[in-house]
Amino acid sequence: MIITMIALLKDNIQRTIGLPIPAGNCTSFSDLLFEKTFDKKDILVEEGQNCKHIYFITEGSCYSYITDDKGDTHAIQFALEGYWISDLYSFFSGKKSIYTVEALEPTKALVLNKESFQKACDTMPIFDKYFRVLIQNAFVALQYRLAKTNSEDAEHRYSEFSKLHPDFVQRIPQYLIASYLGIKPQSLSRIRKELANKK
Amino acid sequence: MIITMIALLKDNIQRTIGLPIPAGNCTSFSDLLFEKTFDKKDILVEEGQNCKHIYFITEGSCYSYITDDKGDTHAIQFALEGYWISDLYSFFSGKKSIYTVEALEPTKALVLNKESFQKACDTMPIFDKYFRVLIQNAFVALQYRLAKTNSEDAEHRYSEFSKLHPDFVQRIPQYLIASYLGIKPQSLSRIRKELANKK
DNA sequence: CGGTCTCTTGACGGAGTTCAAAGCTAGTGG
DNA sequence: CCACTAGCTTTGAACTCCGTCAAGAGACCG
Repeated sequence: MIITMIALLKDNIQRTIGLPIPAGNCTSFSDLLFEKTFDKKDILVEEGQNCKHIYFITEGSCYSYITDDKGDTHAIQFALEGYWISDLYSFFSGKKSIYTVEALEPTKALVLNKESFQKACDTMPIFDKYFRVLIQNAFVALQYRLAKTNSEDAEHRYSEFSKLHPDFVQRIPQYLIASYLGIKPQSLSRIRKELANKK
Repeated sequence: MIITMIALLKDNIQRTIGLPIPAGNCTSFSDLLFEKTFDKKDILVEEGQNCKHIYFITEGSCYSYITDDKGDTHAIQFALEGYWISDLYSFFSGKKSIYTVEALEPTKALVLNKESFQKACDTMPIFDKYFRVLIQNAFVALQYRLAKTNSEDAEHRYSEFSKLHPDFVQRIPQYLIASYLGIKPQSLSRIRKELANKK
């Protein structure tokens, strides 16, 4: 089982950095990573705890959210198969998590702890590069998302989101997509109705 | 002149990664970087062009913005002395810039082009690490900023901003701070009035 | 000074929220 | 296999925060 999961990760590495993985690097993964299974609603990262792992989703889906003073939650990131998810703030800084990561479906993930992450970066230059590119891409995408949040209305943001992530729209409940877009479920419902009428 | 500018960068590197710079690494910087001076309103990065440089501000200040369909601009990032600024989307991907970077004051910057950036990363492990940490921190901060944008009203966002960046509030025009926070100058003016009354 | 850019203030309008209720759907247990 | 429940989505009506339009005050620079 874990073999096919690692194959998915390797495939992801190759496509991300655009280079085949040298043969020598292949074996070491199974020593550094372990496999974990979650039920729907299981918590992968808990707010207030130190987050010591990052998760590569191989089956199912998860999302991260922040909880505000009123107790309301706000979706930050979704992760389907082939995505990494965690609280990188806590993971990198060693401070308490400010986000929660929760499974949306029965989920399988490859888990990498801090030490293994460090070791993977130190011993496999390809992995080091892979992770750097991932963060760079994530930063660039996030900056763009924020730019759009500040410059476009909810209808445009949803249109762009559903064009960019049709798979998310299919699998993720609408009230979470609303939260991700910074609006209420009622508003998204009306927006969808509006868009359906236009066509 | 460039000596003291590089000293500022070195100081920044040390504080970022929390390690002193090995003596051997010090000399190579002057070969890779060059100094450039900008007047107020000069353009460092132009939307639609390929962005081939990143800028380390040593004097003055700059900001980046995006221009929407209506021609309105939206501030993305501010950079005072000791900050890097550029269009990293364009710089990393090689595609046309989607942001503009403009000087807010007479500004001096150290300029690093793509080749020199690559060379700096390849030959100076300390610089490689420095830049990785910078991007990680930037990602984490941006994710938090977006979370706050989606969960708090304009008044709270401005309060937090002015607490976190009192230097920005002092030196950057109010209408740009409003834009950065995703609101109109008129609204920020009213918010400031409101906050002043509360005290 | 005179012009342009920035900030403030007022009145009105609109996108999205809140509150409430009803319909829908999927999962659970009898 | 159907019935029941809990959670999700939809819809309506009133409200609120922020945007828009407009005008004036203040600041900065040639």
